[in-house]
Amino acid sequence: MADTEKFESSNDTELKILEAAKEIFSKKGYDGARMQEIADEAKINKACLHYYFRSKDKLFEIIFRQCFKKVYNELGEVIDKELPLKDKIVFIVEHYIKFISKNQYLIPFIMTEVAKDPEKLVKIIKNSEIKFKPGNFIKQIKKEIESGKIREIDPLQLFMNIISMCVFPFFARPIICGILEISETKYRKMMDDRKKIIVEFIMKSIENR
Amino acid sequence: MADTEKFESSNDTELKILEAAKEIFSKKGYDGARMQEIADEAKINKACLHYYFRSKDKLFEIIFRQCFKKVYNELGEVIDKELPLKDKIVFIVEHYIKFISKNQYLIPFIMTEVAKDPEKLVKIIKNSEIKFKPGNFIKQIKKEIESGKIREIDPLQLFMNIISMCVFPFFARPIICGILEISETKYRKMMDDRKKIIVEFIMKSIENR
DNA sequence: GTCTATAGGGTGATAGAC
DNA sequence: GTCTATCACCCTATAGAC
Repeated sequence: MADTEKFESSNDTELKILEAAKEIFSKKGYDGARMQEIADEAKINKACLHYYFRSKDKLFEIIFRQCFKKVYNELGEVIDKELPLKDKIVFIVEHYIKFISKNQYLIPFIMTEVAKDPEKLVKIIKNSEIKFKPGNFIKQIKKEIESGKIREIDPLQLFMNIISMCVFPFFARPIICGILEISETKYRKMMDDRKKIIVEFIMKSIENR
Repeated sequence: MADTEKFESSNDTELKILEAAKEIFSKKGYDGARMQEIADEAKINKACLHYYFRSKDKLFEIIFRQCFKKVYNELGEVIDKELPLKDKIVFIVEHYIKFISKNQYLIPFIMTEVAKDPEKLVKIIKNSEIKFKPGNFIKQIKKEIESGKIREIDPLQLFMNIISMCVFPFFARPIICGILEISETKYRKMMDDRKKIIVEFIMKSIENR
C-alpha cells in the first residue's frame, strides 16, 4: 500500500500523467478511459504510462485516493472546527460549495465509480489512512438539541440533508438544465446563490421557536 | 426515431433482453457492460442481441429512454396534481422516495451516463416526447409566497432542495455507509425515516410565522 | 527514462447454416 | 428466429532498442 503513496509530489512527468489521468478518468469513467488518450493528454508515450504506473488499475487507484482524500479532508477539517453549530453550518455549506465549484471534475469521477463498483471503492477508502470522525459534529448537534437551541432532529439526517443540497445540484446539472431548459449561465448564477439559500433553508428549518 | 419505440410491449425474447440489458447496464454502465453478459443474463445467444437491437448503442438508447420516461413521468404526474402546496410537497417526497426505493437500479444507471456524456443524454431526452412543465408548480409556489402562506424563496431552488434530499442519499449510499461506518440495515432504516424527516425539514423551513 | 513494435486477449458485429 | 463460427478491430501490457 505504501508503494502507491510515493506519488504525492514527485517528478514532472508523473505529475503531468496524474493531471491527464484525472482529466480523462473524470470525463470518461474507468471503463471509458483509454490509456492512449491519457498518454496523449500528458503528451508522452503510452508505454511510459506503464513505466510509471504499472497498470490502469493502479493509476486509477492512486488518482481516486488523491481525489477522495482531497474532498474528505476538506470536509473533515471543516466539520472538526471549534465553532458554534450555526456558524459551523454556514461554514460547511460555504466552504463545501466553494470547494466543489472549484473541483467539479471530482464529482462525476467519484460518482461514476460509486455507481459501478461500490465495493472496490469502499476497499480503496478503507486502505486510505482517512479517518472521518463525525462524532464531534453529532455530539455538538445533540447538545444544542438538549439545550433547546435547535429543534429535535436526527443529527445524521441533518448531516445528510446538508451534503445532499450542496452536492447534488452540481452533479445533476446537465439533466436539470436539460429538463428545466435553464441555460448554463443561469444555472451557474443559481449555484452561486445557493450558498446563502441553503444556509437560510437549514437555519429556518432547525431553529427553535 | 419511431423505429426505436416499437419495443414498448413486444414479444417475449425482446422483453427478456430488455430486462437483462437494464440489469447489466445499470450495474456496469455503458462502457462496462458487455454484450456477452447481457446475452447470458437473457439466456440467449449474443448474435440474437444484434438481430433484435442492431447495436449496443441502439439498445442502450432504448433502455435509457424507458428508464428516463419512467422517472420523469412519475415525477411530472405528481407535480401537476391539483393539491395545496404543502400537501403536494408531502406527496412529492413520499411518492418520489417510494419510487426510488423500488427502482434503485435507475439511479446509478442515469447518473453514470450523466457524468460521462451529458450531451448524449440531453440529445436522447430531447428526442423523447417528454415534456416536463414545472410551470404550474412554480406558479403555485409564487402564489403561496404572495399570499403569505410561505416565506419568500426562489421556487426553482426549493424544487432543487427537495429533489436533492430525496435522491442523493440513495445514490451516495455506498460512500456514506463506508465513511460513517453505518451498516446497510441501519441505512435502510434511515432511508425509511427520511420520508417524514424531509417533509418536516422542508415545512419547518418554508412556513411563514 | 522514453521510444517503437508487438504480443495476447477481448469486443461488437456479421455471415451463413438450420 | 436462433444458433455457431469468425472477422476486424481495439485494448492493456510488455519486450527490447536507444
